[in-house]
Amino acid sequence: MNIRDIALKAKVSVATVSRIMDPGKKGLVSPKTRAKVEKVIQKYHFVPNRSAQALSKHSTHTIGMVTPFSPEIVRSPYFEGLIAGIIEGIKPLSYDIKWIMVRDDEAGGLKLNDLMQRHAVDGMVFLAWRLMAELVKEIEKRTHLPAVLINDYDAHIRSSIVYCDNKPGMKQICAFLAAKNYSKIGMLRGPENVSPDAHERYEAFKAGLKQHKIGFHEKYTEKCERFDEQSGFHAMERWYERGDLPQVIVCANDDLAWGAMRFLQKIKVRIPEQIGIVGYDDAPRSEWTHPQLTTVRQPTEEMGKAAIETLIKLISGKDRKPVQIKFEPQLMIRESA
Amino acid sequence: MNIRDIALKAKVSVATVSRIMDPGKKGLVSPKTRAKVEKVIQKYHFVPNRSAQALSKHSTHTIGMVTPFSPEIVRSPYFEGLIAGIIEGIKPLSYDIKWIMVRDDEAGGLKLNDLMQRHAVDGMVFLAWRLMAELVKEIEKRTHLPAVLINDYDAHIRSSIVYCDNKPGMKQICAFLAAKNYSKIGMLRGPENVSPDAHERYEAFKAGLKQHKIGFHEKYTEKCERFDEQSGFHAMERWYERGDLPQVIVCANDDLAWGAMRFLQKIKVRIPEQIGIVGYDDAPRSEWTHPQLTTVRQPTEEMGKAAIETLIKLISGKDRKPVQIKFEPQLMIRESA
DNA sequence: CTGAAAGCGCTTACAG
DNA sequence: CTGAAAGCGCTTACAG
Repeated sequence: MNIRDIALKAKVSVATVSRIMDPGKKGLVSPKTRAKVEKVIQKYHFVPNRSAQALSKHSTHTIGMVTPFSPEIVRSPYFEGLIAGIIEGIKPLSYDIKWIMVRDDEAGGLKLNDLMQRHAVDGMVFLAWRLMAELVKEIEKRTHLPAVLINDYDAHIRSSIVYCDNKPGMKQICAFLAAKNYSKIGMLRGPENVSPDAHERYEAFKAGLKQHKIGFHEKYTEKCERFDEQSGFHAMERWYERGDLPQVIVCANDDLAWGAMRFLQKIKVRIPEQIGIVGYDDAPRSEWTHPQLTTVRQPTEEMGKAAIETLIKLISGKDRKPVQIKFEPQLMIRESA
Repeated sequence: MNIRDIALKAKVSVATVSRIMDPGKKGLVSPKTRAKVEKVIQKYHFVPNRSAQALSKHSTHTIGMVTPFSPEIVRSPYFEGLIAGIIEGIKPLSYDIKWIMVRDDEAGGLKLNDLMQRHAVDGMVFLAWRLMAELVKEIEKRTHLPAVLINDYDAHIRSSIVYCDNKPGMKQICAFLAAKNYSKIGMLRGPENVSPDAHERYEAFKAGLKQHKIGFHEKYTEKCERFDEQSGFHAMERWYERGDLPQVIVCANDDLAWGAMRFLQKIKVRIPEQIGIVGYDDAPRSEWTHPQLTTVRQPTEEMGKAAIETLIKLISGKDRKPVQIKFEPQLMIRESA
């Protein structure tokens, strides 16, 4: 059953049927004709072929959600929030969403434009895009492409991006810890070489201590290879073995904090009595750990939603220039420090 | 840049270019011609237009992951596992995956076939499909459609489905509790009217008690409206107020167990000393709650993967008849009982 | 092994 | 307000 069959049954031209199917062409068909044709459409449950529409309209009405190709993505509470926001944002639109997963080995050779063509999408949101930096680098050169990044902002980025500012978050943490009279404050650092967020949080941490006249010592610091729980666990283990433990440890994200807590609990160190722990992200699990994690909330849902809205504007041509949207983080005081 | 441009530059026909782009047509073009054309393809970074391909091949090479339209979906650890498995399963194939979210209000009127057309997919996996029962009912009548359900199996289902058998799981729980000499065993029940899984777990619970000659009392039972944490919390609250608390509570899923634990902890009831708690699902968080949750593991990742593999076989016509795959659950003994 | 041509199912100027 | 026709960019019998 295609548009021609409907036209035949309704005794009109395909052009007329096409106009009736297009909600943007309300006034173009007489009510009488419309009624007649709609009856036929109903009767046969006619649904226009999307591929044909896409081919002739040069638009697929589909957007791509681009992530690294890894099942772990979906395991991360950080993405959970982002994706929930994306779903929320797509709701009022009638766009479809295609999940495009980019493998490490292909990220190098791909061009942004190819990716869009290959997967037939009108635009793309990038999650964890620093892991496919090769690919995304191009966004800088073709800022007119409908693509928006999420987080991992740095000052050089000129493309569209939605992110949460790290500085105020770390500032709030330091103020809070200073008020609690901690004097030996350490940090479990993230992968600063690959993640600007990790880098920025570290810098903001140092700045925060300084502001409150608390001494910074590199020995009260330990680096993690990645942003996951396991890295946190092992880093904490290394740190414990070499000694130099501070009174409280600010972790570059919640996953690291959980790993660290797990190690400390394993060796019977009490939190926060013996060592305080602070996280960053406010992933859902943070309310469930024991003790509950004091952390900084990034409004991931709002961010995901904003990313979609920005993207749609870019696609529809309402925004021609890149759009950058900054969100503010918020300290969530709970039990772990 | 389209196939005609490439043909022109390479001085061959579009048919030849098309054959070269199709990996399934290896031998059809002479190595010489192939080399010549591939050079041009490389040079211009030619990527064929997917919509055009879909239109002429009658296949989009895309599958739909159908879920209820709710951001909470992505918040559920149960889906986390399923989706991770789907990602894993899609990896070796080159299919794209489209996330199709069905709103409550549209689920009624939709036909399965419409859904496929409307979103331009070759097949569909259904998650939480009991929430769109109206829609999925049709699968029964058109078992030839490439669609596979996940979980919520019941004996009447004749369509393709991948599920985890509830009986052995509940059986293991009961045997374990009997061995621990619990005599007053209760259950926090799921929404049995809408979820066959909830229903089956309840029935298996009763059967399990009987097998171990432990008395069943309906008063040691409380029903939840939904399968989420909040329902568990409130049901536990109701239960507590009316009294009749058993020594240990088997919950219809982990989310309910978390809700129940949260309420009990709020009122300072110690787990498992005063009341034991058992969950069902082994969602990741179960290792993180305090105490860690004793629960039953459903191999969600394997299930998601199997669903995709089944679907692909259905699409390619390798399986003509519906395929039903059953997985076995496994008791995970931890601290909460 | 290669090419000319029809066809996939739509949309959209253009003419009336 | 309606229709005839060209065009979107591919694939695939068919013929050679």
